[in-house]
Amino acid sequence: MTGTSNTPAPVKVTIDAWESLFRAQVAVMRKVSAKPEFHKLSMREYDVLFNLRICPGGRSRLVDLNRYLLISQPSLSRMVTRLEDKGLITREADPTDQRAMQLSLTPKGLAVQQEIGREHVKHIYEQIGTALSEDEFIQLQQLTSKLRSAIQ
Amino acid sequence: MTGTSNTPAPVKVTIDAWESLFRAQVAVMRKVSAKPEFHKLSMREYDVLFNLRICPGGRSRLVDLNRYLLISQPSLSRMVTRLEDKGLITREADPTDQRAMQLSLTPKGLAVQQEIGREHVKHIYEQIGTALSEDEFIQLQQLTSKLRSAIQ
DNA sequence: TGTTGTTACATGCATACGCATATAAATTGG
DNA sequence: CCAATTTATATGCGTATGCATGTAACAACA
Repeated sequence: MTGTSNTPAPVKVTIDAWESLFRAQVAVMRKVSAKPEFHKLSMREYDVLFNLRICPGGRSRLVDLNRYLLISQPSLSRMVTRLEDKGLITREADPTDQRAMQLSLTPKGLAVQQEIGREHVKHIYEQIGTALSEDEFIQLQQLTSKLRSAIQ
Repeated sequence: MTGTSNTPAPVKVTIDAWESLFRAQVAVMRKVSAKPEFHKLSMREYDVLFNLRICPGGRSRLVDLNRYLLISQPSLSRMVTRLEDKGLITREADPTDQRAMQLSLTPKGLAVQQEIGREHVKHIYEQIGTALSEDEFIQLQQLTSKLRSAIQ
């Protein structure tokens, strides 16, 4: 049982862990961003398709989707226009809120996400699959999940 | 002793850990990127100052610095011009290689990095300081260090 | 030593980005 | 039920970005 911390961890230990996590992420992404699956779609665009796919019901409002992304709301708005023009997602009015747009993947968008996703998974696995043992990956998953769920 | 894995971890366990790490990073960065310390300098620009500060000797060639960043070489080249114009870094010819530019922080650049860094550390700590126990942060640091060192 | 290839950095160009703001719909408070 | 506020998305505008390519210096090798 990984008990919730009662006394907060010291600043140094916390920041060292954060910087290490951040640098690991950069190192992996640097490698993977050069792979051919990101020639048709940028990583940011793929991330939008990915998040749309895993969101409950496969639909999301623009603002809700934006919460899982680092780009600004206006940038996402225009990216959605581009992805719509490419036939990958649809943008339809939300019946319960006339301001909102419900975004969802088209069949083509789902296919593209899955195709890129397969390649991406392959390349991530090539990069880090032997870096840690199975138990260590499970630990890493648990620690980062716990970290994430503590945000806000 | 955290033994180096002899048999690679299964794909699912590896990818689950990676996605969890990635999402945790996004969640933290989303919160922190809105903080006022990034009004004077963007996060990407701060990251350049940070990496210049911690690199051995406080000097680095542009290409070497670029290895620790997600932006492209041309983008870094222009960002360096802007940071030079702001008086934060210097760009001088490498005596051992006429093609290369040695980058280093000016005293002002160091001061700006440290000032932003202090605020940044404070806000990261506010976001995640109580998310994990001290032991868990140490584990997280060790796992992500190991992950990073395995890239390549 | 000259040719061929590679490496380091810079630049032209089209595009994506963020910030500020506009618009329009929902919510809140009197 | 109307005015003020908040929320959801879009757009104008200046700037940063990536890709392709240019230039110049180094390296390798005949």
